[in-house]
Amino acid sequence: MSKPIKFSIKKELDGKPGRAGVIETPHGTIHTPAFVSVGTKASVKALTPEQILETGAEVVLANTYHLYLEPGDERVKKFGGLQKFMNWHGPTMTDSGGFQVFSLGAAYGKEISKVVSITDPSQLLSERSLDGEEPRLAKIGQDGVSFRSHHDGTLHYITPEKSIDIQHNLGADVIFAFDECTSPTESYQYQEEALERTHRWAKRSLDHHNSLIRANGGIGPALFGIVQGGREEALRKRSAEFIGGLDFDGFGIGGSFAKEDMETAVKWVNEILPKDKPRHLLGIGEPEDLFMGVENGVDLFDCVAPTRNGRGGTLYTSSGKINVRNAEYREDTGPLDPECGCSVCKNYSRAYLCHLYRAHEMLGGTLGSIHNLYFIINLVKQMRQAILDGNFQEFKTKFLSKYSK
RNA sequence: GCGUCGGUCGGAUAGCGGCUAUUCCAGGAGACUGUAAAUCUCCCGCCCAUUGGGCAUCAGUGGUUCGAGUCCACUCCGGCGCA
Repeated sequence: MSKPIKFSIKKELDGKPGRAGVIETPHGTIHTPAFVSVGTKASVKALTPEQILETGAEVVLANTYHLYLEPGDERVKKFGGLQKFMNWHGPTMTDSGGFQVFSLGAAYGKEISKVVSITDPSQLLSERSLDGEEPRLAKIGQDGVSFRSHHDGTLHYITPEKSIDIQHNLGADVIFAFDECTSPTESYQYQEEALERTHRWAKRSLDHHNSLIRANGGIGPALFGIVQGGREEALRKRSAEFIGGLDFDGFGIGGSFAKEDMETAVKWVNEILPKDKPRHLLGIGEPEDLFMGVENGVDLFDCVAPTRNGRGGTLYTSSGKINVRNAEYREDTGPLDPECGCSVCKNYSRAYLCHLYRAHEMLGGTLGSIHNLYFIINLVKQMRQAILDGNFQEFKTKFLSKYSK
């Protein structure tokens, strides 16, 4: 059975786990470390595939849960798979729906998200048994997770096998095992329970994946297993040992983090995961976090931040994020970021962008997304180049001193 | 001139006797990290303050009432109709 993807390391950082490499997929090459743009419903919101390409993106990640509901994975398969369906010719990935166990479950209707800032220690106590919660749209059972569709209320049961079936139908180059992303507010006991479940699901995902590949004459996508374990060192390490010991093609590092826990978790995990397989830090993408990840041996990132921020007018610049809707930019005829080489910075003024958002013109979201994606993708590319050139630390210091002044 | 309907925070509105005057837009700011997201939150009469507090306010002036944006009278302004 030939490997669906091939990962090779080109250069490593001195004394740190960071590395620059290449992932070859049937639909093209990904130069790592790389930022993966998120196109949940087979669309990077507000952008055409031509515009996605213009941002320098090499790979797009779509979502199992969303595409299963609409238009349906069987239908996508009938259309020739994700790439053909959305007219994106480069590499693709699909997330397993595991994150929706969290975002539609424990995090539903709460102020908890992918990265939380915990200011009150009482927030770390489990909220599991509290009454008066909004009813969750996802409930975790023994065998899988029941989801109530957020748009028509219909009930769906997703098991690891079901998630893998859906992802094989969607036809991405890289798919993920079905996992449970836990909230950092859960107790140790719950984290451990959830982790054991994620491990069982990982094994089932892998077994089912392999049987589908065998049934298909040895051809199929690459499968990444996902490490969980919350903020606990023992659990993170146990998870890295267990998941890293299974025959996955690469690994995802998952979880909802308190900001200060992210770095330690990544370090614990990457010390253990096999060096010769790619590692994907799921859902992370702010500049500071990208430096942290790259330095600590992460090869792939995906994040909604550039596109979500871009649609709202929060735009990245070399001297920090700005909200270009604000009154101070109304008459600012300068470029968004004079140091940025994207088409938006070359052709449009801050005043024009400000106007577009205020006027609720769709073009605002499009231009903002093009710029933000370019900015983040290009930032990671520069990190890669800095690793190859042997000046990663200098680049990091220089960038961050201006960016987070 | 007569009749009639109306004048509510920058605009548009709700409120038709009961204590904090509604909502939308505009305006000001903030948030967003495997997308329930072209979204969401807060502020938006004035003055202090750290939580909070004080004072105003529904065109104007009187009145009825325990209590009035709301009822009555007159005045001013506007729309419409009739002369």
